[in-house]
Amino acid sequence: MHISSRGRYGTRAMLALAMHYDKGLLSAQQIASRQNISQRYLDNLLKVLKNARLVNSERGRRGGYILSLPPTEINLHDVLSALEDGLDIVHCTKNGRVCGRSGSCCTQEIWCRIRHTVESILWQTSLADLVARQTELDNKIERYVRTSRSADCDSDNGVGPGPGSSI
Amino acid sequence: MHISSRGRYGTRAMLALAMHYDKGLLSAQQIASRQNISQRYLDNLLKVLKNARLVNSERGRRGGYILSLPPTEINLHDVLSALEDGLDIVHCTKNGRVCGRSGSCCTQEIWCRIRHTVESILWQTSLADLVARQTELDNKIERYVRTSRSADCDSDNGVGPGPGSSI
DNA sequence: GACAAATACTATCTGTTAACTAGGATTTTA
DNA sequence: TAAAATCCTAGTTAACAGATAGTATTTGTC
Repeated sequence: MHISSRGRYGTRAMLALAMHYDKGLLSAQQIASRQNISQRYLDNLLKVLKNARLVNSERGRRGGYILSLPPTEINLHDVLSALEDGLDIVHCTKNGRVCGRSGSCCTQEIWCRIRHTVESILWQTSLADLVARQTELDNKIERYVRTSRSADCDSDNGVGPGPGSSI
Repeated sequence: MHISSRGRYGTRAMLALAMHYDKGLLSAQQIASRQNISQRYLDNLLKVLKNARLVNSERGRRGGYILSLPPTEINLHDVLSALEDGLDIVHCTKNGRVCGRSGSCCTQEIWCRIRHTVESILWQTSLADLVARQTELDNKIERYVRTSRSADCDSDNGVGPGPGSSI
């Protein structure tokens, strides 16, 4: 059980777009370099996000991407369910299959409870929330730029992905 | 993002063992037939659960498996982290890799929050809780055996897996 | 002691998916 | 017209989930 790097990269891309929202278009190249994502790979993600109508794009020179709605109006559930094709945490409805055990098996209830809990966190978190938090973090880093930094939780390989890497 | 069938099958196996706890050993065959799991596959899971010291086994005729602790003393986090090799929901620490972005990226905080929330549900749910709930469900079904049943959430294919099936 | 029933062990297979890559076509601006 | 961007359709590779196979070993019962 994990959150795919596809989802994580896509979320970071959306964060970059959210932080740039009032400054207009942002090119895929800029997103990729800001977030350390292979641009080729990012292309695919942006395409998916565009099909899900979460971003708009303009082609040609000076083109780029922009959120289709203000950051307050897009939440992480929107983003992840677009990228992860349904976010089916329980992984049983994928082909419309329903268990004969439905309603008679208590383990199911737990999976559903987990699903609902995760989904509610995602629903409740908007891109604007992320922007606010990121701004806060950036300021903090600027203030304490010379002190050692550590995090209480693990994360992506920030260097990557780059060619050949697989997180 | 989903809960693997490995985790779900293993949990169901543990539930079966928990329901049988005071009656002694339960053979893999019996677990498989009670929970509709391919016995060969179940073998592997039970081996993992045994290595994690969650179950004890006795070989030979009349052998079988039994929980190593009472159902109140085993929670779902124990079970799933044994089966899913660490339960690393964020999927970044797998090879000890830590992101250069740690502490400077707000999306991380969300993944961590989700992780902690899920883990706390799992910690808080013991096998004894599942047994109690399952008993309740069984009684309910017995009472309303003629009425149609429906569930509010989806689940496994109860027929399977069986040979050739892949959920 | 033979047999049956059970776990234990090691290995293999197969299909799917995640993650990433490639090469170009098209559009627009400078 | 050239550069910079998106758009499109694939292809590749490695890992993994899920399942299977065969056999060795242990133990109870007749």
